[in-house]
Amino acid sequence: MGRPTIADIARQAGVSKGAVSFALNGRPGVSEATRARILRVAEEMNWRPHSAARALGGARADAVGLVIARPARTIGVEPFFSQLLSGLQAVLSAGSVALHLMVVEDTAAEIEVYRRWASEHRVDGFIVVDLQVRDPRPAVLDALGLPAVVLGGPGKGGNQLRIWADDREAMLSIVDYLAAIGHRRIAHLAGLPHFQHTQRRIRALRDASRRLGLEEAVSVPTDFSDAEGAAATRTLLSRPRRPTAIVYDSDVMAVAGLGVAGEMGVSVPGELSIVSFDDSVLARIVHPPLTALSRDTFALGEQVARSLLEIVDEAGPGRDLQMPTPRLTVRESTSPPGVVPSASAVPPVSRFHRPG
Amino acid sequence: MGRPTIADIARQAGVSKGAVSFALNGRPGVSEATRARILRVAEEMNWRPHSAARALGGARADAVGLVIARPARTIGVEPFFSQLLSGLQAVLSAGSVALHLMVVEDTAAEIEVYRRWASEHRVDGFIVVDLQVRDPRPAVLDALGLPAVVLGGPGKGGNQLRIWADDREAMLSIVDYLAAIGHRRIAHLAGLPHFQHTQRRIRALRDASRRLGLEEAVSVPTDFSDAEGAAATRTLLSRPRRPTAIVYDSDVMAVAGLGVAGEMGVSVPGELSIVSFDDSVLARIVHPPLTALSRDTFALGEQVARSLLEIVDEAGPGRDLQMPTPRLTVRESTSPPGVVPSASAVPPVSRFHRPG
DNA sequence: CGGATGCACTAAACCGGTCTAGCTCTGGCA
DNA sequence: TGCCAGAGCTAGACCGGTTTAGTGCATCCG
Repeated sequence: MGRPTIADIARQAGVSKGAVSFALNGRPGVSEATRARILRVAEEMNWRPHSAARALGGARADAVGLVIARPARTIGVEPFFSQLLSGLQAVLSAGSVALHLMVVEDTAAEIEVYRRWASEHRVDGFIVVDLQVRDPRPAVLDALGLPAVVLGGPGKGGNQLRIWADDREAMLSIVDYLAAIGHRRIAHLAGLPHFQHTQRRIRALRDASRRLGLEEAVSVPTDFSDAEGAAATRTLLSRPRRPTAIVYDSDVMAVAGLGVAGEMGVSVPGELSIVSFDDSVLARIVHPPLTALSRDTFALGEQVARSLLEIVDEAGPGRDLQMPTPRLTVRESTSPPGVVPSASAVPPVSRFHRPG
Repeated sequence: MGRPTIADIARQAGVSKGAVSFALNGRPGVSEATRARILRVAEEMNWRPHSAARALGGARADAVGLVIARPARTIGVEPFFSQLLSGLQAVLSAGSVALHLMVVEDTAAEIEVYRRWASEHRVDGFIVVDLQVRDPRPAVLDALGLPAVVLGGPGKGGNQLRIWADDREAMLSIVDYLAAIGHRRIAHLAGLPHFQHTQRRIRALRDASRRLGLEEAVSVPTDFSDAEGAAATRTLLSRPRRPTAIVYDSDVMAVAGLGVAGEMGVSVPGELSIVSFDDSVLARIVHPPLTALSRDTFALGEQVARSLLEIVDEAGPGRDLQMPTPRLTVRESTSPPGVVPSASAVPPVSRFHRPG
């Protein structure tokens, strides 16, 4: 005989299928004595629910979906995703909810997967990442009627909830710090320009520069890859009046930039200060360790998962959420311009966070 | 009205449910004319199959499972997993097969998930990683009757298939290279000792050392973390007769070790050569770039996915597979001991692979 | 010309659960 | 004593597909 079904249990326990269903799902309709007996029989026969049969009746899929539209090869490079995944898993697995993951080529394919999984009842909700400037996806998910957590910026949506970090504040804190220790020419290696957070960071830098009266503050868009990060750094450092500080939108680019500086004989932080918008092992293990914005991506993943499970459960609109503004962790890749610090000296700017 | 069902299509097209099912699945039983009409109606009504209903009849789940038993927080750190995931996705998404991913605490929990997903018909097969010395998982999967691809070493199994890299050959090629350029004292920062591949690498180093008559060749087990990598490096470099070359089992540890060397004023590669057993952006972007074993983890992921889909389809035992032996990519972190090379000089050991 | 064959299609069972309508029995109360 | 409420349980419909047995009809063959 194959796997036991509730019919088998019913026969064994001498009751009807319905009674078994009631007992196994802890709902009224059977006496405590009968319930206990049914549970015992089910246990003995090692019964497990058949998720497909349950889903047919419209129950939960106990899974959520994450579709990422990027070339599969680049996913492995970006620590952000793996950390986000880690955080998601930490919460999801605690609730025995699985993650349906798929990597596709572009947004059109992504939407196609949304439709398919929705119609196939594969998932109870979605996580949307890489929010773009005019993004079609929230509307599609709204139409499909599936709850979703959208990562990347404020906005409206039916059964949706937004979670974002305050990129503007974060960028301002970086620029304020650099200006405070004397930098007047700052460059910014930005990410893909059609992402919303890239736009916000570029605008924040421009505004801060104007307010502080900086000599120069330029944003250079890239594709987030180490190759473009290195190339753009080389270009910037080759100019006659080169920037004294560069802010990188990702740690991978920052580390690549650090390598280029070394090659070109530009000392860090003596002649060039480097700040990464993303903190990870990467930023800590290179030499010198990088001053970086400590965004806890793992915690972000946890929060996203928690919020999604909430709106899936309640089927009511949850609360949009802004993650705490990340704090700048000052390490050894930044110093006042033109100063070669001694071994232990780090700029004493006490109002900024320092690692313990 | 909610989503259309085949009953709706049948009514609309004036045929029976059975005819619709035949038509939609491309099987004989309807004329070409009727089939075309049914397909047109289905298209018009935007019909999609309900996966749960299909699964009830015993069909495919069109998903495979990957359960990882490690602390969720560490997954994000290890480039290996994200690259493996990328490779898996590249193949799976081409076949419209989803990946069910779950991170759990330990092997016991992992086995529990196997049982649950198997009994719930959630997946068609599993991918098993981190094979251990006496690993209970292959036997469990065998008993569950689900096909699986086991990553990590040769072995037997019913509907299972093994894929592994030749760690022994790889380690030998590293040691041969180091010995050829004159190193006699080599240390090895190994990974977790209960993993099979760790054991194989340790044994290979010991054998090579004996064969080549090296003065010293020691393997130090670690937990793969950058912290332990750094600590162990510090210990090794503090010894009176320190090694002239260190082989790191992961790129994260190698980069951490590079940082420690810098801090302690030990020049790389002048006083210490560094080899990483794992290649990734990480190894390329630090300074100096690391000599590393180029294992194409992305390609490994692709192969695993391909093999799994094959045995799922055929339900017959596939062929075990050994991945091509990784080649050593010589970069600038290695040189003959005690030699400080000029800017462009790299040891001219032509029989080893050099990046283009 | 009669029977066998095969094609196109229908009706209904089936997968393994959930859920509702309804039945029986017991106890409480007027 | 008669009536009603409610607890405990059963029978069976139902979810949306797949699959099998069976039917009607045209065609082929001897």
